[in-house]
Amino acid sequence: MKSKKMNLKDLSEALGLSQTTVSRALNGYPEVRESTRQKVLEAAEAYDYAPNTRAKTLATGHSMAIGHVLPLSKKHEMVNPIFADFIAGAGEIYSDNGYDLLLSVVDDQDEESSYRKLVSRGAVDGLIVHGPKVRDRRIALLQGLGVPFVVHGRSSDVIEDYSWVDVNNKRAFQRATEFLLDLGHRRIALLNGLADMDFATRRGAGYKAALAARGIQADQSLMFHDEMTENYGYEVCNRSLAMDKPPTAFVVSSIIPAIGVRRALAEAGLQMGRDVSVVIHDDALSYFGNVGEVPEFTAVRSSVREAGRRVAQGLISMIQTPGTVLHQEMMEAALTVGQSTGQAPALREVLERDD
Amino acid sequence: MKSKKMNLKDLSEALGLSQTTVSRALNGYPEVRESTRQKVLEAAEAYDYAPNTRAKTLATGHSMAIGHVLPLSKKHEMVNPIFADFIAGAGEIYSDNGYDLLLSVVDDQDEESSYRKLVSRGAVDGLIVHGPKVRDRRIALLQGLGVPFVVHGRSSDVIEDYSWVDVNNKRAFQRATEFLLDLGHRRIALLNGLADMDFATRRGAGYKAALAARGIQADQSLMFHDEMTENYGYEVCNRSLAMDKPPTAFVVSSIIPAIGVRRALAEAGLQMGRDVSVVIHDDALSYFGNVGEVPEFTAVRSSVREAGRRVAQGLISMIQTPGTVLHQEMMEAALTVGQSTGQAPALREVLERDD
DNA sequence: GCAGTTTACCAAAGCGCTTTGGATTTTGCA
DNA sequence: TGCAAAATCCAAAGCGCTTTGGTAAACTGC
Repeated sequence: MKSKKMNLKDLSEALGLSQTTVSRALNGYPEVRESTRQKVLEAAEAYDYAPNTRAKTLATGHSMAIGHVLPLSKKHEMVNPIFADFIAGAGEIYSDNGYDLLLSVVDDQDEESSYRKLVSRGAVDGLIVHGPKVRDRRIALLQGLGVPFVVHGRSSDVIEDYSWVDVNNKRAFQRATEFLLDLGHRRIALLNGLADMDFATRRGAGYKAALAARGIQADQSLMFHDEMTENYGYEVCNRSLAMDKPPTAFVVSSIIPAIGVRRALAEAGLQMGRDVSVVIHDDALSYFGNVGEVPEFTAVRSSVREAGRRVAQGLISMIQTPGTVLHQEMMEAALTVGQSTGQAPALREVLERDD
Repeated sequence: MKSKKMNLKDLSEALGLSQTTVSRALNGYPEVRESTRQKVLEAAEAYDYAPNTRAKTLATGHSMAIGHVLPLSKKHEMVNPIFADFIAGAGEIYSDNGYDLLLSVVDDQDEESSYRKLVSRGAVDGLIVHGPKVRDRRIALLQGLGVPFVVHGRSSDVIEDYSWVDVNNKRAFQRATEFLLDLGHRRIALLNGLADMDFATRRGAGYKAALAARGIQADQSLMFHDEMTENYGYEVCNRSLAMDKPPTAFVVSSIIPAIGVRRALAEAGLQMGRDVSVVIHDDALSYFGNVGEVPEFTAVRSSVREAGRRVAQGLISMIQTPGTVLHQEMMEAALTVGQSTGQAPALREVLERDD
């Protein structure tokens, strides 16, 4: 093992150079001879030296860290399953650019003060806002704090102009619903996320727009809002099937509740894709590969990992570009046809009668 | 908005006190009058002052951050679904104790150098090791670096004594297997994790031990290793059912592949719990609540979120206790009977004949 | 062979905090 | 009332780095 932990002073003394020169050699400044730089780099390698992050960030004024706040409510207790994939995507970009990822897990009541503290402590150079709600107050807060930030998603009814990366949720759900309508479905249930989440609003709007375009009035009893657990899908599906006029199709906001829907259908002896159709929004979670030539679920698909990458990239360029440029990026979701959809039973009957 | 960002100097000048006194007042030292402390705290609140983290950590020598390294291989590309819940648990503890969580997403080839750099950069006071493999080299590495760390899991064939928090995987899988044997199952498949993961080895050992105790030779063709995706469960189940003598039961290492198993069984027209039995290891993921009086799956259950809490707590006490105490903690998994298990078909036949 | 550049290096200030070692004031008690 | 002890407060050094404002040596071109 190499003796004890080295600092710049030790290293420069060992090399017989000044701290200035060593620092410059390591940071790639031009005013140092190439042969000297080589020597410095070799010595740094040999002594396993890396500049102390805390000292470096103090001296430069940049923390070289991006903050993510993960709020956990005591009630719901749920960790959003897309979080890990998103973080993985963002983290790749951070690594490539020399940024650290600072994750703050807080009680959701303390979320605002948590952002505030992160900034006044100077712990981060920028922030990511997860899961924006309608009229999300965090946007005004962060803008007031004057810290660069990018929202994963958008927030309706917010006047300020801010940076975001979002999926075109409205369009995706409109297409998903249209697709089912084209197959003859008329009673289509929507299993949405929590009602105060902004993405849920947009998805609901897309769903309603598709129905309206065919002159169909959205049925409130077919629109559900909750946290997207497997059990949510299971229970809502069971309840729906018990209705006088059960839906023939489901649009489901995530693959997780869709799995619950599949479970409920199977228990009811119904075949997905034949008796009941299901279209999901697929975040392309790494452990639920809804892939293949004909994937299990018909889906509007958009990789949340890719979203993480883009959010991170957007934030970093905002931080590094002095002029305050906004980064706004819309991702479109691809509609892929899988096994979970088919003609509405009623329509099929009609068509079969013609045969 | 309160003017510009304050520092200790500004605050102390505004108060007409020295930086020393203000610092002491904020940090709860006794050598400051109580009335003075109140004034300082109020002013800090009013000016929205929080000591600069980077300066503070530089001065104290403690980074007040814990490092987590999330390796992502280009091949697998999978983010372990338990990661988010684990992080959430650990994060709670960090927040309570004033630590930040530093997450480093790295290509798995760079993992070791990533640990090394995190330490030599002085970016963290301690580290968590995720997903230990058999003979995991990271343990010796971190021990060599002399940094406090706790492993989530253990690593076999490692000589060094190190800190860990683990589930009694062997016992859990032994019990799961015994439970199935008691129900008359004799051909029991094991859907394990990747073969080089230490937990997989232990789970395999528990499974084999249970079989051996009944004089049954483990059948290699019934033991599977892979990343625990939904699709893995689906495909292995399909393959198993196509065997000459298909298994009557499955022990599955996670709820995710178990969902794939369920899918395959449903497609084959088999009823889980009657035709085929399934016991899972349930990490108690927040979005897959395998709960209720009679949960969907019979399971050996152990909350990974709780594991996160304990790992974090263990590491923090190691850091704060000068004497190098090891933190070793074993968690037992509870066996809960759900709907996914029942008597082996053969046994049931015999018993029904007796009626 | 010399003034003017360039090149290659360095000493020291400063980032914002904690903490050591004193200085000054209050208090306690004979 | 007087004096040691306790209670408060402060100036300045340092944490390990970057960066400003140099200086000395090596090149230019004429």
